[in-house]
Amino acid sequence: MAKKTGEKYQAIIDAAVRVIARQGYYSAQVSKIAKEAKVADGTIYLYFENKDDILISLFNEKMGQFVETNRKRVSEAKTAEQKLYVLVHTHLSQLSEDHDLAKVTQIELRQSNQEINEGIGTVMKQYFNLIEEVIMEGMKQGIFRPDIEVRIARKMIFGTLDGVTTSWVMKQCKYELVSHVDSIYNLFLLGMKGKE
Amino acid sequence: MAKKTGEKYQAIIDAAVRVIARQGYYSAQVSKIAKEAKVADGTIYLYFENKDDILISLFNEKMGQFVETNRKRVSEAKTAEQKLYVLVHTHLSQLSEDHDLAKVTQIELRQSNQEINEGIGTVMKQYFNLIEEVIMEGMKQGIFRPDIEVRIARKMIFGTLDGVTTSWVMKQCKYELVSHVDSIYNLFLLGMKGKE
Amino acid sequence: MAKKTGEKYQAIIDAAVRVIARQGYYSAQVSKIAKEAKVADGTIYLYFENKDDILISLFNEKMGQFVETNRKRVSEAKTAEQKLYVLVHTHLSQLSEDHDLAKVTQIELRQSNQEINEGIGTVMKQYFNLIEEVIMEGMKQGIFRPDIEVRIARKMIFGTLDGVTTSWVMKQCKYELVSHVDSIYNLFLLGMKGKE
Amino acid sequence: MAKKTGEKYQAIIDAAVRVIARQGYYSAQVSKIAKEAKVADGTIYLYFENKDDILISLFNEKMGQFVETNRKRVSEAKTAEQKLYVLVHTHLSQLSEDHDLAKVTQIELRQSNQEINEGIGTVMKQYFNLIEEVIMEGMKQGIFRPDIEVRIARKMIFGTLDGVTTSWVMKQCKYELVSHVDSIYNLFLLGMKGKE
DNA sequence: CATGAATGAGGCTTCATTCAT
DNA sequence: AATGAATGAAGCCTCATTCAT
Repeated sequence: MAKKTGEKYQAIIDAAVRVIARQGYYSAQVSKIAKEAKVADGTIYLYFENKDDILISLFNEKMGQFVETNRKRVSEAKTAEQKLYVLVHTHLSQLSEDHDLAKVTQIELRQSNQEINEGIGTVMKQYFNLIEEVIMEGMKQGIFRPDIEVRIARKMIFGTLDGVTTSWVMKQCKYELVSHVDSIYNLFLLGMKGKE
Repeated sequence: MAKKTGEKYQAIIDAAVRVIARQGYYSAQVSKIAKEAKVADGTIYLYFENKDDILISLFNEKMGQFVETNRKRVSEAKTAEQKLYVLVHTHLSQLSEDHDLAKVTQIELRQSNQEINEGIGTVMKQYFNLIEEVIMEGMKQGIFRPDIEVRIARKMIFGTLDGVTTSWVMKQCKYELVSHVDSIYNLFLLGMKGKE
Repeated sequence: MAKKTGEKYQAIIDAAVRVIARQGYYSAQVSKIAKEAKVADGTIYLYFENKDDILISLFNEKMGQFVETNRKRVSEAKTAEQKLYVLVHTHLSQLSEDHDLAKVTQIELRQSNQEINEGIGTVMKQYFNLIEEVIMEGMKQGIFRPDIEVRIARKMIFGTLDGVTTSWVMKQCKYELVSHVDSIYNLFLLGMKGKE
Repeated sequence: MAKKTGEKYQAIIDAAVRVIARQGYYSAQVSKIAKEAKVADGTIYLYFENKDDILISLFNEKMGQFVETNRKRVSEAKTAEQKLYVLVHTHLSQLSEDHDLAKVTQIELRQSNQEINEGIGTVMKQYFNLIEEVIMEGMKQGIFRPDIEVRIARKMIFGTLDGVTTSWVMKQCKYELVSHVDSIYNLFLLGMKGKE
């Protein structure tokens, strides 16, 4: 019923990002998103099942792109070390470039309900897979320790990048997020490489 | 106006934890919490300003205790390495012991609004300070690298512990959370110790 | 959850009758009924599950009373002929006495949806039973023909009384409804008595 | 503006009968009727003023035909008794032959609003006239009692036939409707003929 | 004639909070 | 201090109708 393509589909998603970033998740009424997108309230429902569907679609569209970009850049790097560096850098630089989107994904969408959290699971799993692939490749190449628990290391990497970005957003994006790439990379690299 | 002590104050907070863990944040209406606590709806407002205040108080009471316990245990350890280990262990073991509370703090309260997120900031800062103190102590003792960026390392530590715990809760607390202490500790230790 | 007794319960039902009679089923918004009953919109939902429940309750309360009154009066009559007469008379005189209620039951509630039509089925069955009992008693007493098909005769009786009343309501209740009792009674009596 | 003829005009009416019979009055949106009729939503409005106009037209087309058929068959009978029999038989047999139409006229269209009820008045009056003509002819011929109140007897006849048909539809058209013709006819005949 | 994407008004219901008892 | 009945604001969504193509 809801056709998920077209100019207005994009306009509504982009409007939703702006409205949620500006007013917060709770004040992001459908009518406000419609107004921001310059369509009628009812038009929303030609493109989305319901309000949750807007948010899930928003997340999947934007994060899907985020994951895809990161996967592509990582694949262009050769060694696992380089891949790890690229992954950290791409994660932070992408979010740096769109403050509204960063605010929405780091803060506002976390306030969403169960339905939405389930709806965004698939994309997140893809990202988790990417991170785990890099770790496993490093282990195979003998660059990282053989006793690393892949899932734990992945949670460290994602948890750190996520926490760093959330802090940056909460501090109004005042400093350069990418300036921390090296520090973070070093923590990861040494943690996964290092011998006692 | 709201007196924040007494038997009923505690009863309401504990009821809120149970109701939110069982039914989720969105279904945790004030009337349900009142019923679970065996008080009248209106009684809630003799002890709390409003609904947000219940949630903020809940978080501060429980997390305040969590931070205090961790601070105390950490202070009992001698070296920074030991402190780091104790911190990781205490973080995970405490949350292991109360599934309801873990679910509420890791999942449900993340769905709360801006007000609440601000209200819980103070306690979180205290915890962040504790982590940073351990890091700085390790640097001062020459155990950790001198070029660590303390805030970044702290975000790594907290982000990892937080991510690990959230995963565990989302997997229905099926495995032993504390069994991952060593893996996590090693990642942190090597990351912060190791030389290039 | 919804408590179906009390002063306000009655006030809301009576307000609903007035609002529906005055404005029609489609314009009988919950907010209008609340206003007419001098309660807040939300109060409605302390006494009724939802809007349909108001209408079903209204019908069951009023028609339940209608059926009970008719059953009682009929039981006081001796012969089946007298019972039939009393039934016709009581049916018409009761509806004569409350124009608003007559309009609601004869016209407006017919416009209601499936849910409501199912909800009012039980009371209607009780009324149908009463009519059939009178017919069967007359057959047993040898007053009515032995070859009458009870269900058909009941549909004749109810259909006629219903049609007569509906016409009267649609003509703005301008004439005396009870003045037709004898004509109707004779049609029924002869139809059920007479021999070929 | 709306042209009430043509292939599509009929297609839309027939589609409306099917959709309403299948899905009920409330779920019979204009868009569904358009889809069933294989025309665009907007096309509906080239043939009908508005949604009510579809329903009124449907009723008038179908019931107009129903009345005409009945009038014609009745006119072919000689005595009033025969005419009455034919009327009862034709009423029931016609509705027997189109379950969808029967469901729509007996159940679904009763849920319609005031506008529609007024719109269908003219055809109904014609049918009422037909019934009354039969009664009056019987009286003139001395077959029926001279003291019959024509309008009351007409309401009995119509109310009975209507009630019988409605019951049949609500019982899923499981039994043979025309099998009741004789019973009903006898009730009418004796009621209108019989002497004390 | 025909299309179908777009419109936007309108109502039921929930639930945090109050206040008379 | 405690109660719980009453309040009323606020928002998602549907669907009849229009109009540019």
